[in-house]
Formats: sequence, structure tokens, C-alpha cells
Amino acid sequence: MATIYDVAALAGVSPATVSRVFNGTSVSDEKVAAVRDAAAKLNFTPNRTARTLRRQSSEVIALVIPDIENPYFTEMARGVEDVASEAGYSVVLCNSDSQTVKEATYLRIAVAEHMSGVIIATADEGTSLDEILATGRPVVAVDRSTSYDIDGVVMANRAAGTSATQDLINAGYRRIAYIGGPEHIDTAAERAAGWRSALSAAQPDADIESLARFATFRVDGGRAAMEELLALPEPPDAVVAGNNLIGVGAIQVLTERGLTPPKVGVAVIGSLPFTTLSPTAVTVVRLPARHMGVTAARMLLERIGGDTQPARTIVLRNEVQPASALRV
Amino acid sequence: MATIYDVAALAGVSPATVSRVFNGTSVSDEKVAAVRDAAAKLNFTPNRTARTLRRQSSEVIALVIPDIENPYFTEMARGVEDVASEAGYSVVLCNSDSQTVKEATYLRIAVAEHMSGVIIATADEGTSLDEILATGRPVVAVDRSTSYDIDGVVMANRAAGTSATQDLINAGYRRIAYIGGPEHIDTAAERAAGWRSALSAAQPDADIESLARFATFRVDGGRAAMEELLALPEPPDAVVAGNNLIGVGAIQVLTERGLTPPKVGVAVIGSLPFTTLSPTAVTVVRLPARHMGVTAARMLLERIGGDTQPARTIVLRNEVQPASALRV
DNA sequence: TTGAAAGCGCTAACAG
DNA sequence: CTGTTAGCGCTTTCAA
Repeated sequence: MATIYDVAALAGVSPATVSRVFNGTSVSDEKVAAVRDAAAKLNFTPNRTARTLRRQSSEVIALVIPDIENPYFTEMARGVEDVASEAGYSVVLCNSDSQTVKEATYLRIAVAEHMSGVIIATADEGTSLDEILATGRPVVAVDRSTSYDIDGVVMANRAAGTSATQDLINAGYRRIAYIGGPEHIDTAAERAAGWRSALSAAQPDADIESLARFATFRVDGGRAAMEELLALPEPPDAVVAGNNLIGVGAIQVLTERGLTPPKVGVAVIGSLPFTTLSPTAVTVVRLPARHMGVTAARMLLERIGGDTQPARTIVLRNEVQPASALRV
Repeated sequence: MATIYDVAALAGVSPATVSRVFNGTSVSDEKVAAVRDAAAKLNFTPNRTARTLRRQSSEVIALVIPDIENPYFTEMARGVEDVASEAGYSVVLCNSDSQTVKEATYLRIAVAEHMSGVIIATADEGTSLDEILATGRPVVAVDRSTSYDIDGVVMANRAAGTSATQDLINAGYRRIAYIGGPEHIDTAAERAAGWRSALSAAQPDADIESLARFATFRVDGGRAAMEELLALPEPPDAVVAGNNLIGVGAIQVLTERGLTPPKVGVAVIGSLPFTTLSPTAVTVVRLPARHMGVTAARMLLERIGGDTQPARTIVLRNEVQPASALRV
């Protein structure tokens, strides 16, 4: 690979001038032309590693997510990527697999590779951001909030839980179960709280807690919990799914048993991007995942640019897309 | 951040010795201990940028895929990641969005960042690997084959097309349409060829081509094509979907019109990871995406390790999971 | 086995 | 506006 020295020699200028041309500082027009010519002739691409070493920062941001196979997070990733690449930044996608150990490894790499910032959907309460924050790098939390004083973007989780439940109540369902993610994840807890409040308001005397299940935020979690609920002496006639994958699992089990929605009512918090259901059968509380990514990326870029205002948390509203099929 | 010099000073050795400790070359036991102590005390992490600059290569591989929101590719990414991280490599996921321009940018970054190798599912025929190959870096093609003499891992696409179609024929369907990806993508062309041969063998006199549609490899592509097919004077009674997302789109349209499979027969090439259909309603030709990622990563790692055997192409077999629901 | 020293390619003072 | 120069932190000969 050609270096800045080769270009300088060919263009008859100093290496510093070549550097300046590629960094937009003032250089006379003729020299700019000469340098560009030479660079093109040599097929020169600046060596990013050297630049990074020298500058102590690179135009790369890390995006750490707990599950790369969840469309919710990939949709968010698209949002991040679009904003970042627009601004000349590349995005490195890191899959923590919900493990704080992997998370820590990626965070360490981010520092060791001089990345300019991090957007992270934390695995759980145990996530430590102390080290990365100590380096002064900006970090933005997405989807899940943290105990750190940093920027964040979250969904209106409690409201999502309430709307989902309310829609089912309005449709005439009575025994409305809830299947959520692990209780120690704040999004899961909030959504459950929304379900609880909507349901207990409608049915003050009902035994609500026996209808709650906490699973993993994955398809098999939803399946297992749904099976458990159906095995109850008095099974539910509807269910609120705490995220998209749980929703898929629950619907799969229902379908396999001939209880296809709306025979049993289903409301899902999160979109079902690849659903093959009739669009009117299930209530969906759309979570603006892409928008969350866009917002987070913008905030991070501002911080990278030197913005020092106090930490903000932005809460994104959801949109309810009610099931219109009649109950059977 | 602490540097190698800080550690050296604290441990009472030379920087070179510290480097050796972290690179596994021979150092006396006492010094190893001293260095490790000092490193721990200072919370030292080697600066990867500096190492990369010096070594002219880094333990990072790039994975370039055309659609990060397609579960097929994220499943593959998981396979790559698992193998790579096992071997101490990080994976940078790059989304080309099926655009050769974006692809070229990422390839250039891979070089400029001294990454050790690339696994790429090319956007289309127009993809140029000349530059990256000229740097001597190993490149492995996945999913789609290229015109270059490099390692590759592909699915048995033609066989997939045949099996899918044959299964529908066996189930008694007659007018079996095909919706595939863009014809200039070789996977799409091969799968179509499989459909064509199976169908023309079974129905030598039928006008097959009027039942073929070429769309994008996305949900909306599948939807549009399915609508077109249903608008035909003599609509098909079954359809083969060229990939998972096309399948989703086609099934959505059918469901919306009350033609839920198996009323109209559907065979999908690729898994439907988040399907909410009855598992017996649709024929699925499972493509081992994770396995493809694993295989590609292993091959790449071998090449990075200096393996110079002639380029290999590995073809992965699929597994047909027939619909068992009876035709209605 | 160990240390001294020379860069990897680039940027950013500092001079001019 | 332009060139000279000194490193960024690490690895790797080369000597000892």
C-alpha cells in the first residue's frame, strides 16, 4: 500500500501537505490538485490505523446488543448505522448474547481500538460501564436504562404494557395473562407493571399474579410459558407478550393447539416483522426500534462532538395497532 | 491508559520484555510474574491500534452481508462469530444493503484497518474484489458464488428448488408458481432452475414460464409478486418462495385473502424463524445458515494461518421439512 | 533470556 | 500556506 510519503514524493510536496489535503485544512489549490492526482495514481488510501494511533480516536462506534438474531435489535441497528455512516462513522456490531462477560470484552476492545463511543443495550443490571466511562468516551444506553448518569433512549414500556392489556380488555377478554422477560431487566418489569395496573383497574378482585410468567426474551421462553398457562386449571383467554419473540412463541403454541388468535386473544409488545398471521388477528404495540437507533446515534454523535450538557433520557412513544378481528 | 512503558517501569524490566510476556515468547518465570503483577496493578490493556500498526494486521475479520435484517444472514453471522471469537478474533459486521458502493467502502475500510480477512455475501455480479485480493488478504465467499478464484461456501440451491417443487407436486398441486430473487444473483437463478426442471419433468406440456416471478429478496418483493400471480386469469394453486422473506410476503398475502396454506400450497426455500403458522402447513427447505457461517469462518482462519491449498468451494446440503397438513 | 533502538504511517505543533 | 520534526504504543531485529 502506498503511504503518504509516496504521494508526497510524486506530488513534489511534503507529507504534511498530503495529510492536510486529506484532512481539509488550508492548502493552495495547485497543491491540492497535485496531491489528488498523485494519490489517485498510486491508489492511495490513508492508513486508518496510523491515523487512529496518532489521533487517539477513530471514526468508529461500537453498538453492543444482547441478541443479534432479534429483529427488534437489528432494526435498531439499521437506524444507528444510517445516521452514523451519514456522518462518516462506521458501526461495529457486537453481540453480547446477554452475557456480561462478553459485554465486558467488547467494551474493552472498544477502548483498545480507540473507538469514539458506544451505544449499548445492556445485558442486565450487572453490566459495568465504569471502565469505559473512565476513559471519557461517551456512552449512550438504548432500550434499557442503567444506573449511570449517561444519555439514554427508552421505550414507554409501562404505557406499552397498559395499552396492550387495555386493548384486550376492550375486546372483551377477561382472564388476561402476561408473559414477560426476566424480571430483573427493567424493560420487562415496567411492561409487567403496565399490564398489572390495567388489569387490576378493570378487575379489582381478580387473582392477577397467578396469570403472570417471567421467561427469557426468546421464542422458546414464550413457548414454555404459554404451555404452562394453558395447563392451568382455569387457563387464560388472552395473553400479553412482553416482547416480539415471546409473542411468536406464544402464538406458535396457540396455533398448534387450534387456539389461533383471536380465539385466544393476543397482544404483543413489539412488532412481528415476519409474521404470517392475518394482520387483524393480533394486537401489536409497535415499538419504534429504528427511531430509537437513530436518536441514540444522534445523541452519541453530539457527545463525540464535544457536547457537555447534562445527561438526557428520551422516552419514545409507541403506537397501538389493535386487532380488528372479532373474538370467536 | 497505562502503556507498556508504565508496566515496564513498575516491574523493573524493559518494555520489550513486557511485550514478550503478552505475546508468549520466552521470558523467565520471575519476570513474567513481575510483569503480570504490574499490569494488573495498572489495569493495563495492550493498545491494539499500536500493535496493529506495527504488525500490519489485526485480529479482526470483516463480515459483509447484504441485509442485516434478514434472519438468514444473522443466523449465519452467529456461526461466524462463534468460531471467530473462539479463536480470539473479533467480527465486524458490515451491512452492504445490497449496494456495491457500500460494499466497496467496507472493503476499503477492512484494508485500511488492517483486518486479517473478509467473509462476504456479495451484493451482486458487480462486486469487485480486485482491490482487497491485491492486498493478499484472504476472502471467503458465502451464500453466493463469485467469479474469483477464492474459497466459498454455498447452499445446494438447485437441489433446494427441486425439492421444494417436488414436494408440492407430491402433495397434488398442479399450477406451481415460483417467486425468486433477482435473476442476476446466482442463488436466485439456481433455485429457479431447480423449480423449472422439477416442474417441467412433471408437466412437460405446461406453460411454466408464465408462473415465474422475479422480485427482491424481501418481504415486499414476495407480497407484490404474490399479488400479481393471484391476479392471473388462471392463478396458481401453489407457490415456491425463493427465500425466507419472499415466503413471508407470499404467505401474508395468501392469509389476507383467506387462502391460508395449505389451501394454496407453499414451499419456502429457507427457514421461517419467527413464523406463527402451524408448523405443518408449509413445506420448508431448511438452509443450514449457521453451519455456513461456521464453515466459512474455519476456512478463513485456515487461510489467515497461512494455508495455501487451491481454492475450495463447499456445497451444503439442505433438509426438507415437508408440510404434513392435508390439502383442503 | 534480555535490553536498546528503530520504525509501522500518520498528525500536529512549531517555524518559517 | 508549507515544511520539518517529534512522537502515538507497540513489536522486533540485533547485540549482549
